[in-house]
Amino acid sequence: MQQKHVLIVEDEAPIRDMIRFALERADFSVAEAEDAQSARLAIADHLPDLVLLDWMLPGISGAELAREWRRDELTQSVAIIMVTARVDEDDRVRGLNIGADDYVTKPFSSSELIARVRAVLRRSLPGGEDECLELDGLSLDAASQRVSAGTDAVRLGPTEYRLLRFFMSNPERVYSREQMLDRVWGQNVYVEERTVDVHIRRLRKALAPHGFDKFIQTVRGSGYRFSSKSL
Amino acid sequence: MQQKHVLIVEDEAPIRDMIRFALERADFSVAEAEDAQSARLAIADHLPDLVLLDWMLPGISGAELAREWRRDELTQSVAIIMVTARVDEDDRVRGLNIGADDYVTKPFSSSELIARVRAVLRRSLPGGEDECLELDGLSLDAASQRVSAGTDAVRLGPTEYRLLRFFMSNPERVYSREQMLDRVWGQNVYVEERTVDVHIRRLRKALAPHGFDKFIQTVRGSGYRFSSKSL
DNA sequence: ATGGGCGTGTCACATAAATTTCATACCGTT
DNA sequence: AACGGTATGAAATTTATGTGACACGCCCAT
Repeated sequence: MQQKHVLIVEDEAPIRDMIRFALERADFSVAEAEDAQSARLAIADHLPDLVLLDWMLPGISGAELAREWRRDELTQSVAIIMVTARVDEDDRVRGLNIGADDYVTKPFSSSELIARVRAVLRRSLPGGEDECLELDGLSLDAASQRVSAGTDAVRLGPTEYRLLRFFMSNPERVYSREQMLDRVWGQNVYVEERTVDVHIRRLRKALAPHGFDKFIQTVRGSGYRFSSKSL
Repeated sequence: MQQKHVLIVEDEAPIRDMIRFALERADFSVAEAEDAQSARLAIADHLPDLVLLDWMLPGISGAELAREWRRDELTQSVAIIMVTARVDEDDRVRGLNIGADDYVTKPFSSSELIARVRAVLRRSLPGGEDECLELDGLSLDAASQRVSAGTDAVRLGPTEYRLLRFFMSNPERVYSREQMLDRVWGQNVYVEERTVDVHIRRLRKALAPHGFDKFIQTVRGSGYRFSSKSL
């Protein structure tokens, strides 16, 4: 599960911090902007999956920004949650026309915010791509989460599966244990680097009956590499 | 693809108009009703594919109406999206667990509404009406809502039936508990994820006498998968 | 109304599986 | 041979799932 990126556009720093804290604790990656101009820069720098957009901004209003993004091919599929101070008839009517995916009215609890962010992201997800990786008879199907070596099924634990998927997505390249922990285990997890060795071993063991353990190569002093070519 | 028919049940005329406009622009055919009585007439006149049902109606509540339709053989397969006015009301409505397929909270954008209508219709589409699924002797007949294992009938509760129907429509693919709640229970329903486990168990139990419980496979750390292949 | 049957969701506990850590053996390099 | 890095088996711990029981609300029959 890939970490989702959220952009907060909000001029009041304390509120921004509160939101950032809540989002990061819920394992989202976060960017901030305090006005329309910096929001444009932020969105150009790294396209977010979702924007939390304050209705009242200095200068250009959040509504304007939302409309602007909805018109642009690149940004029109980015989910938008409007953050409004009060809910009155005006806002509501306008909101209907802007194309925001949801609304949050201040004051709001962080749990409510997270719930809405999750709900919107879940909705907007196309449904997941069916990636299917294959190399020399070793194949991995993401939809069914199955791995097979030739005709035989390979039994893997969750971590070994993710590890193999990572390898097959990034072959012919050496990764350090630290990098692998980041990308396979997750960014804010603390485990011993040696743990990687153990999972490498288990993965090799599962692949060994079919000879595919050769694909997982030890690069002494650096880490591991997945490759069909021999050393 | 044939044009889908949507019935709007909503007492406030401006909102009704807004919804109608959005739906017609998205190429749906639309009927309207402003109260429970006219809704019954409209549904008798032309069975819709989906109903947008306001929670607050003069007289009988939307919930009552939904339950009524869910009980009736003729209307039970019509998709229902509940429309609620406020967040607090929203919570209550979801807590009641009406058999709605989704919930929308006002205010909502027209694009969100359309997206949800499409999503719900897409989901109920598979097979349409009299669909008949079969796999290795396990068969499910949507018209009669009946399941049989070989020659013997299998007795299932409503939820287990929908669960099995979902599985048989989407075999060889892993679904998380969250996804299953979305697609079998309805979107935005407040139910514990572990509830899925319980229904999985009930379904397995019902299928076990015939050995078909093997088809429902646990994918540890991810969810479940329906498959005739082993492991 | 009233009471029982049914379906459902939730909980607590049992069971199973996976992950991490650790101790030790192994290997390659210098 | 000594060193530092890696492989491996197994125990300990943590986490996920299976399972039975129960409470609640709805519906139907009395």
